[in-house]
Order: sequence, then structure tokens, then C-alpha cells
Amino acid sequence: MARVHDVMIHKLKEHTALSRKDEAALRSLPVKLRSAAPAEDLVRQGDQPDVSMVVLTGMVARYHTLPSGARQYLSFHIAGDWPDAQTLFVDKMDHSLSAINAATVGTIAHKSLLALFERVPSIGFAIWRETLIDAAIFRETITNNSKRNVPARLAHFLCEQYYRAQAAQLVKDGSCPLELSQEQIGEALGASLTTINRAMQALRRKGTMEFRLGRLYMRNWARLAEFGQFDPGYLHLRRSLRAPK
Amino acid sequence: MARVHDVMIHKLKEHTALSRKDEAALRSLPVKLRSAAPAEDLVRQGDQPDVSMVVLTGMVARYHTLPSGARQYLSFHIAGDWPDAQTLFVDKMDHSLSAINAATVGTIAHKSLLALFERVPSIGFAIWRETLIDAAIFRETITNNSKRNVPARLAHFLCEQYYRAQAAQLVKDGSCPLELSQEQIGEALGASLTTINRAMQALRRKGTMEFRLGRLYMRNWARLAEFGQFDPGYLHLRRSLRAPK
DNA sequence: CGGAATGTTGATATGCCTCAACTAAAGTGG
DNA sequence: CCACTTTAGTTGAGGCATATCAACATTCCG
Repeated sequence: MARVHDVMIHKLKEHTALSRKDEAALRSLPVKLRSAAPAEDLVRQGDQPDVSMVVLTGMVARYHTLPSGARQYLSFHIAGDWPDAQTLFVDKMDHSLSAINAATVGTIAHKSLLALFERVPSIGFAIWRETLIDAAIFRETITNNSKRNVPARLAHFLCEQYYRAQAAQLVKDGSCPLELSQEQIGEALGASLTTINRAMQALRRKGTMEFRLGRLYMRNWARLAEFGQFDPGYLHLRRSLRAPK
Repeated sequence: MARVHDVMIHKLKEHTALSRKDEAALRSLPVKLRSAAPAEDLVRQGDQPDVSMVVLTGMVARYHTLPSGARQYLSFHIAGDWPDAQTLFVDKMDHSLSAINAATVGTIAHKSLLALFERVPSIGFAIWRETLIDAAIFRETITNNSKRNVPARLAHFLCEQYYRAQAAQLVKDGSCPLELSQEQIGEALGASLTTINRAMQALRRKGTMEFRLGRLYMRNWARLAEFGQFDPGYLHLRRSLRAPK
């Protein structure tokens, strides 16, 4: 599938200027397709993978499992994201990776990537930047989950998901796919299902958004972003996206 | 100062095997010394630095500033850490960097580093790994601040600081420097000063640790680590350290 | 169509925040 | 080196956001 390369290149271009040579080099990477069923683990804590993945369709998530069995979602990944790029240089997984819904990913052997980095350093730098933006998102998540009350936290979270979906060209008519249950959102935001449910209703009543049938409908971006103190700077995109509506 | 190079190499070796050639290449890097007063900002949100830093002495912290003016500490850095390595590939700072106490850092021009990466890719990979471990620590912080109650959160935090201090050879007679106020610890853990103070007393009463005069005294590592569910795997050190006592 | 997963609502409990007063320690200038 | 000021730590009381428990409604799915 050439499409994996398209998606991969589109994503990298959101934050990095790629030369023709870079693009050609990326297209030369051998990629295998892998699909996963909803809730299927792609990689588990403790694993030592020898490939990295690029998400093609669907949503993939990273999570920690606590001794109690509870789950903490760390990040959600959509088309073009590299949810386990860190396995290139960090041998053992300190968290797990699972598909949220039916998802397809492209897998690329570490060997191929490392060889390419030596030959074309700028590709390595682009993917390095990818992992650094990942880290910036983690930092923002720390602040979001530590300092904001649940309604604002949820607003910020939804803004981020929507904004990133837009960059990945997944927004259509003011809505984007978001096939998470409210319980899962709670497991990402460090809040109980009940509290998420009430926060969701509060945001809906404000007329800022609607969330149903696995989609997020944006109703008033400015209001939602303000309420969640969302400023997309930390996503480090080259062109800032116009917020729709 | 040759000492900056020693500290830098010692830290990289904690997670990466360096060849003689790698070490020599690192020692060839031109480094300038910079010192900072307590609470002085080294880099501010929005800045676009053209150097990166390695901490030599003291403690340096990354933090977000919220619209209200409140501060969220994101990470704390000691000897050998690269607190702003991400500026190599992410132009604009999405957070700030300040000295906690009197600190000295070595600054290295991005230009020198990038040139070295092209010439000796393995150095780039080592520093890439450094930034990836940083990200792993951020992930752990998300889980810590989202899922654990304040006393356990504090225990986990103190274990991490102590463990990393030990790797940086800063532990002496069962104690390490930790020149943070309880208020600052609260700003890291998303808890109020009052609550931190009470949690601190609870941990002390358990006989697990003592915290005073800018130092953390470890009294019962096993108990503290168990209470905080601390498992150092996410720090990705090559040799795991024996927990003292 | 029936069962399971997900979402909704209400009631109660509690961990943590906020405010406030006070104590102890550290830093500073005379 | 001591009086003074500032900063950091401690303790108590009250209120609130969020967790927990429980029942029920709705949607999904085989």
C-alpha cells in the first residue's frame, strides 16, 4: 500500500519541511500492513519490538496498567502518528499499546529505519522531532490532568483531539471520529465515569460540542477552547489550522 | 571545564553503551559554562534557543505557566540531564526552564551538536534516547498525578528523585540533595501545600523517609517504594541500582 | 430478540482545597 | 552578632469537587 507512505509523509510535513530527497527516501521504506481488532493489544509492557508502527486508520492508544489492574491512558494516536517510535532506541516497553477501534497500522523494521537514518540524517531528525512533539503532548497532559477541574480538563482534551484530527484531515462537516467510551475518557483524564458524564453534559449545555455515536461534533470552537484554556502551540505544527466555525 | 564532559558522558552511559570513538567525539564538543541564581529562568516559554544545556550542579526544572499565573512543574533535572534537548528540533519553547537552587549548566551550540550527529550518528542516537527516557518519565508523571492519592503520589515522586540522584552519584549516607519547598512539590504533584505537608508527615511517621534542610533522607526504601508503587523500569537504566538499606 | 455494554441520574461519603492563624527557620542589615 | 523581616512549615476548621455506590435507561450487537 502506497497509502501508508502518503499518510506518513503528510504527518511529518505537518511539523517538518521535507526535501524531495527526503520524501523519496521515506517512500523507499519497506512497510507491512497489520490490522487490529477493537481492544486488541499491539504491543505490551515488557515487550522488545523490532519494528515501529505508523497508524493508517482507526485509533491506537498507549496506556499504563496499575497494580490494581486499573488503566491509565497516556495518549491517543490517529492517522500518521508513530505511537511506538520510542522503541527504536528504548528497548523495553514501559507501557502497552492497543487498538481502540478496528485499526490498521504500517509496521517498519527498526533495521530499515536505522539504516536510513545513517544514510539520510534529515529523516532521523524528522522522526526525532515527531517523538519530541509526542513528549510536548505528554507535558501538556501532565498540566491538564494536574491543574484543571474535570469540565475544563475534558474541554482541553476534546480540543486537542479535534485539532489533531483536523491536521490529519479527519474532520468533516465540523465533526471528527472519536470512538472512545466515556469510561475510557475518564481513564485518560484521571476522573470517574460519572464525573465525565456530567462534565460532558455541562459542555453540551454550553453549546460548545456534542459527543455521540463515536463522533465529536464541534459546535462552538472558540468557547470550548477558551473554557479548556486550549492553545495549540504545544503541538508544534508548521501552519496553524483555522478553527472551524 | 572538562568536568561538564565527564558528567555528560557518565549520564549517557547510564542508558547507552558508548564506544571510545563516541566518548572522544563527545569530549570534542565545545561547551560554555553558565550559572544561574535560585529561581532564575534559563529559558522562557516562546524562546527559540540556539543552544542546549547539560546540568552540571544544582537542580533545574521545567514548568508550565497557566493563564491564572499558577505554575505546574513538569520535571526536575540534576547533574548530567539535558533539560532542553528538545530545542534541537522543536524551535519554540512550549514551557520554561528555571534554576531551583544555585545551578551551573554547560551550554552547547545546536550547530555543534547537529554537525556531530551527521558525522557520528551514534551520538545522535544516544541523545535521542536521552529525550525518549525523558518522555517515559513524563508518561509516568501523568499516571502518578492522575491515578494515585496524594500520599502515594508523593512517595512515588520521592522515590524517583532519590533513584535518579543515586544514578547521578549524588546520594551520600542514605540521603540526597532535594532543595525544593513543599509548595514546589505541590506544584509538581498537582496538590496544595497543606496536603503535601500532611502527606509528608504521614510518610515520615511510617518511618520511610525524612525531608528537611533541602535533603531527602531515605529511611526505608522498600516500604516507600511499595507504598508509592515505584518500579524504576521506566527510567531505562542499563544497570539497575541497588536500593540502599 | 435477548444480553451486554454504555450512558444517565440520584444519593452519600470523603479526600483535598481554601482560608486562616500561628510557629519555626532562614536571610539581612545595622 | 543580634534584632528584624521574610520565607517556609505546621495545624485547625469548613466547604466543595469528585469518588463511590446503586438503580435504571438506552444503545449496541450477535
